[in-house]
Amino acid sequence: MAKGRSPMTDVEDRLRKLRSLGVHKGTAHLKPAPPARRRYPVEDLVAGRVVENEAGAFYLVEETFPLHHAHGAPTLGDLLACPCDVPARLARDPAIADMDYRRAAFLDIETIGLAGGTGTVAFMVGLGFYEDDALRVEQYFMRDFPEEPAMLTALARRLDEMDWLVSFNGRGFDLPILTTRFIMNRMPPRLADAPHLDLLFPARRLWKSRLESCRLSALEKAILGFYRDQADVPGYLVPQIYFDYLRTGDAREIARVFYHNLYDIVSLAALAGHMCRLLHAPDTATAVPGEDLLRAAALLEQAGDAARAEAAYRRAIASPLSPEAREEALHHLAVLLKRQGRRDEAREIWRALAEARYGADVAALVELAKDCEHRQRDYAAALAYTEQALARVQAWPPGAQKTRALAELQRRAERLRGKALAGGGAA
DNA sequence: ACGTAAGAGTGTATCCAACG
DNA sequence: CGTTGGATACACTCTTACGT
Repeated sequence: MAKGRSPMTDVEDRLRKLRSLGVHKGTAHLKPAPPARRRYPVEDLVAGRVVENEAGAFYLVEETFPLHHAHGAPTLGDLLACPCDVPARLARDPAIADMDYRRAAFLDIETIGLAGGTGTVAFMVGLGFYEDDALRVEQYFMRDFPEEPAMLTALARRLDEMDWLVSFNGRGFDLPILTTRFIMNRMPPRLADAPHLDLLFPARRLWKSRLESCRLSALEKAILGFYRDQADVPGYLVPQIYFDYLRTGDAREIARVFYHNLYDIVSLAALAGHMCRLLHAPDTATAVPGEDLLRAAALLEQAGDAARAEAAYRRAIASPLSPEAREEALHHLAVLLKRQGRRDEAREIWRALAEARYGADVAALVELAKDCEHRQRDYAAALAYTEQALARVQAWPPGAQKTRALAELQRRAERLRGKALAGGGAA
């Protein structure tokens, strides 16, 4: 602190500056302009009702969509037609296989910012759930900060009826924020440790390879074929819209946030349906690109669902596919078959891959060499495959990969030459 | 019976995207 | 701003099967 000046002088200086800015009037000058508040209250712009409970009041908006409602290509009933082990594979959480779709909470919140942690408040919570052959969406909205306890109280009551969650990036965003809001309001958090199907991660695995972006808005268009109307707002505008609404009381833009949040929930259900259908019954989904089938197969394979993975690989191979993608599908199918001990079927695929004109499939040649060496003890044939592979790798562009592959193949060739000479010779 | 090596499966570190 | 987990690359361990 400056010499010769008391702390109080310092404070008084600052107060004087603030007074000159009009801050001494408290927040009065920030109060909503009365005319706007009268003309555009949220209650007049978004059909809903004020709900009162022991913690106060908040605004609740409800909407219902029948199961046959089409959201782009999928309908909202698609998900219910899949057995629950499919979302369990998607989420890599076996617990979901025992869950009930009627007790799944589709969750999406709107907040005052992106910074996670304690400072971020969810001013709107969208919650979807299946009920009576419909998808019901409830939107919990606080018209001002003091309404948060009432909003969370009602929300908690509803969440207590739910067993598991479906979200888009909710694991890293929506759920932690909601959990801290409950804690800040001295309420027990809900569903914090519940099984959670976060669609972002399986979506990346399915579409990262062919889509620029895997944001929900991008998937809506590219995968679901759903296009939002003019009422929608981009997510990055949401915090500013809420602050402006708090300041002016003008809820016209808030109406668009309701629309945005509502269709985020509907997209969540539709996307979950599409993804599960893609894994469970790819034949029934319309116009699924071969590449999606290939990625679905790979996902199923990693999830340990060999039967569905095989079906998906075969379906991918039967669809229009780039030569590279077809090669990948065939190779993975062969590995899958080999792992199941179906070596004859696997060998046929590797032969086809090795002979394909476009094929530079070194992996297939290596597999054939392994098969000859270990299964059939035909060292000469194994050596021949290895040398073919060597020739193909020679044509690769220089680099660490090439060096490594060459080294490995040469080791293999050396070993095989030894074995062949040692008398285990070729037929 | 033993040592060796291939193959399969795991673990670690790093990078990146998506959420309003 | 923070949190999450998938992808990637790489090293490592464990199992298996073979040759001696």
